[in-house]
Amino acid sequence: MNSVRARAERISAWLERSDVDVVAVQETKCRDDQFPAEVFTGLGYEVAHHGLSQWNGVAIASRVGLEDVQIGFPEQPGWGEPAAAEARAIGATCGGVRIWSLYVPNGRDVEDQHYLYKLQWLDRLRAAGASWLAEDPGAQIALCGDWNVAPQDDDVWDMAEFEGKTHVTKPERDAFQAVVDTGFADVVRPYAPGPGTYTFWDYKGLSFPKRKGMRIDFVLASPALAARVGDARIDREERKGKGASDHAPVIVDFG
DNA sequence: ATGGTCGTAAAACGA
Repeated sequence: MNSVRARAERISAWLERSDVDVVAVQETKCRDDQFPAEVFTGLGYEVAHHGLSQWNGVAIASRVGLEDVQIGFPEQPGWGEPAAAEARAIGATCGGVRIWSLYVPNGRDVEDQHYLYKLQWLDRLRAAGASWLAEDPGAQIALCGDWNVAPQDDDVWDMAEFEGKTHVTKPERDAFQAVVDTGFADVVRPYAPGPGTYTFWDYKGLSFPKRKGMRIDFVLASPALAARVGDARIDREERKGKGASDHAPVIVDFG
């Protein structure tokens, strides 16, 4: 969302009209002591946030219960010197569904160490997901968030513009697909097919009005949860107007 | 035009 504090009023308005039970947000850009919980609690949501600095930051808000909050996933890789886990993952059980709010590292550049960090992060997430399903094949798990990967060519406005860039490389796409192959399905794409269907538009260069977007935000659902999906959509309208995030909300109806 | 737009935090840095 690129700052929860800068977008407090838009978030409130969106929650009021969207009528969602659970919301997973990424890039709150604040520490826990700076987090404006009242944006969510004021509308009847419980909320759990994990933020360590002005970077990253993830949260889950729910009005159907919020239990067993977990900061980070097992074996989540760290960043920096010395390597430390960043505020990129938070899990909670809401109405019987295990929700994960995930902010996959950007990768920055294919030559950057951050790119290797991104690939390792995705691989460790895959391993964690596989272990959860091995433990309980009937588990209802939703892996929600900014994956910073455009899995298909149609998920960017022009592949030629992404020559040699992150988000579309084979290793990134393979790492994303490995999570899918573990049993987590993209439950939105069937209801919001491409081409030209995106979840993110850069602030720079009037990319939104020019329809130069990327589909990089996904809800991946375990088999038991995917079976419940009745509808899904990308709320492109929320990208419009003053003070919009550069990402649009992705909404799934689990019946 | 080696930028372009944001947010954080107070100069760059990250996206």
